[in-house]
Amino acid sequence: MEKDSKSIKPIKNVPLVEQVEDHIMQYLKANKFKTGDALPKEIELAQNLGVSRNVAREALSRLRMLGIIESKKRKGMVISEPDLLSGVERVLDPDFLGEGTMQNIFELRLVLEVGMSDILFIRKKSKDIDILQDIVTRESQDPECTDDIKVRLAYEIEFHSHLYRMSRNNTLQRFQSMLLPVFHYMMEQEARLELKPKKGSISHQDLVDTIKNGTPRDFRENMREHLTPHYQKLIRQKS
Amino acid sequence: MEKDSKSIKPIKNVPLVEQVEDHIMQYLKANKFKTGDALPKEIELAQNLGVSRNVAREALSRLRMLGIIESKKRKGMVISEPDLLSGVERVLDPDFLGEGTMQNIFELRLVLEVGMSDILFIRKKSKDIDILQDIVTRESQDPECTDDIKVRLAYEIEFHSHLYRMSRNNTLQRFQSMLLPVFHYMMEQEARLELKPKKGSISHQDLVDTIKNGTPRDFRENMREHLTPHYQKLIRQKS
DNA sequence: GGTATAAAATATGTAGTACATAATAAGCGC
DNA sequence: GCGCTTATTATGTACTACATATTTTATACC
Repeated sequence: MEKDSKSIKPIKNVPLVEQVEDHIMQYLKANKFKTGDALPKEIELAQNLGVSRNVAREALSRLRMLGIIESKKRKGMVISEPDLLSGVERVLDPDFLGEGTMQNIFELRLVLEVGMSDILFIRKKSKDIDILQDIVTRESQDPECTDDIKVRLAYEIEFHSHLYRMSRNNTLQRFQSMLLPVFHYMMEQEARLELKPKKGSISHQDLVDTIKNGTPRDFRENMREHLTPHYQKLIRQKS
Repeated sequence: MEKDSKSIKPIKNVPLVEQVEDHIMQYLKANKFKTGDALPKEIELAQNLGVSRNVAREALSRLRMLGIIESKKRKGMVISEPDLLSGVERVLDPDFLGEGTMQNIFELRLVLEVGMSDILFIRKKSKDIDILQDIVTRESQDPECTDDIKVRLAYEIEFHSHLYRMSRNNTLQRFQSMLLPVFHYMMEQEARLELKPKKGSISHQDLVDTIKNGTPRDFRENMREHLTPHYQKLIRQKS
């Protein structure tokens, strides 16, 4: 049952930590570890893998960051239940993402918001619509909104953020919160290029009305229309 | 390290590695490190942070996993350009994701495929359509396709995978490849519950025709229709 | 003087030891 | 049995030493 890690595999091109990391994952999967199960102590892991405790700890630290394992002082380590993005969002920062990735993420946002229409209609509650309406009302009554681009951006983000929240999909929400800074950056860049508000023909108020009385299909197409300025940017880039 | 009894450190329940990790990130951001810039040697980092080299290395190892830094033997460490999901996909495995997260991911897939229509139309090339057509043709001529659910699933995945590839959005593609195992799992589960193929009224061939001759809007709505069986599952779950 | 080769220097990679910390279990006086 | 102290145990942190790879410098030789 226990595997023999003595077998030679001196493929040293990949860092040892990475190998250990993979080995541990493989070990966990092979033995069908489930949430709550206790892992061997790191000393044993290290010895069985033929590496120093230091290296084993580095690998385990990575798994810990990803939320795959948790460790307590005397109890040892147990399998945990991460959600997709836990651990990553803390560290992943737009400052370190390349231009291309930023672009990808921006597109991803467009895809998500157009695509999530049905989910929104399945999960929407009357309170959500009230909240959206409140945002839109405040936005329309705010005198700064036409002047200060920052203010306008804030409303924009607040509105769209609540849409993600309405999805009741935690992964989706966290993803959006990760993307927010990137979104910010791209929007500001766009805004700098073309000073005109350049709003689509569909306003936030229209979107609220649609989600209130319309169909998922209506909302999807209206959202697409609302995002038209951004899409046009993509089309321009193509050529 | 000597302990300072005069200052009552507020709750230290955050592991040191995590603190160091955050500190390093903060340091990099504050000093506006750009891709290719060299980091201080880990000894210095450790000393400046007042921690052992070991801890510093663990933190750096995490950043390395995320693709934020790279290190070479004598040259030291330099800032690298990660894309959103690098490093994560290697380790994150559906075996360790909770039922709820799996559900979230499955929904995410529905959202993405409905939402990516416009991107597809912007980026599509005639060769892509040929490829899709080829898949569909093979699928329709395969006698096993009606019997073996595995075979049908393979075609399903092949077809939808190419859609992601057509987006030419690397982040999106890698995301999909991450999601693939989950997708597999959920599909099999669905298939087990209801033995009937339960296909939507829109076939893969219809989708190909639409992407060839239709509009983004058409494709969007057809894809939505194609995915109807899955959406109905969501609606059932709501009640 | 120029090229080739050897040696030194340097930062990361790996190993090993020692001790601190926290949480649990065991022991013990009563 | 209760309440206390004391061991025990696995993770957390620190420190040291050496390996490895790569650049720089030095040296030898023609």
